[in-house]
Amino acid sequence: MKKLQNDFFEQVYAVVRLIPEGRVTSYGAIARYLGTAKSSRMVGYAMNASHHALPVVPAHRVVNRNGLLTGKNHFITITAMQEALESEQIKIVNDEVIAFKTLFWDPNIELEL
DNA sequence: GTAATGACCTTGG
DNA sequence: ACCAAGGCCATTA
Repeated sequence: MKKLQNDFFEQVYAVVRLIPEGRVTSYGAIARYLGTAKSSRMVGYAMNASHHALPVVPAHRVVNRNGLLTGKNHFITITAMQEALESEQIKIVNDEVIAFKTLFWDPNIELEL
């Protein structure tokens, strides 16, 4: 343990923490930005470990490609994610981000290497 | 040690 | 356009 995945996790956390307030992104976008486009699943796993990660990672701003709050179940409470997003003026209906396409924040585009 | 699962995405039919 | 399968890699059983 304590290997490269730690760095990978840190990179994921770093990108997630860079997400502007009121914006959302997808696992694939982050994965692609890190160069691990095919390991998008690991990004989600990283999020799972983000709970004990410091500083606090705004995992609620990370949703799947569908804009669906797939990881709400993994939060402290299933409503925590939605409330957190709503707290940032992001409307959530049926566990889905409204205007997700508009609020979508792609590190590959916004950060643009 | 092997097998199955998972906060997903891309490609093929 | 919709449905099915594959891939990727770490964690858990």
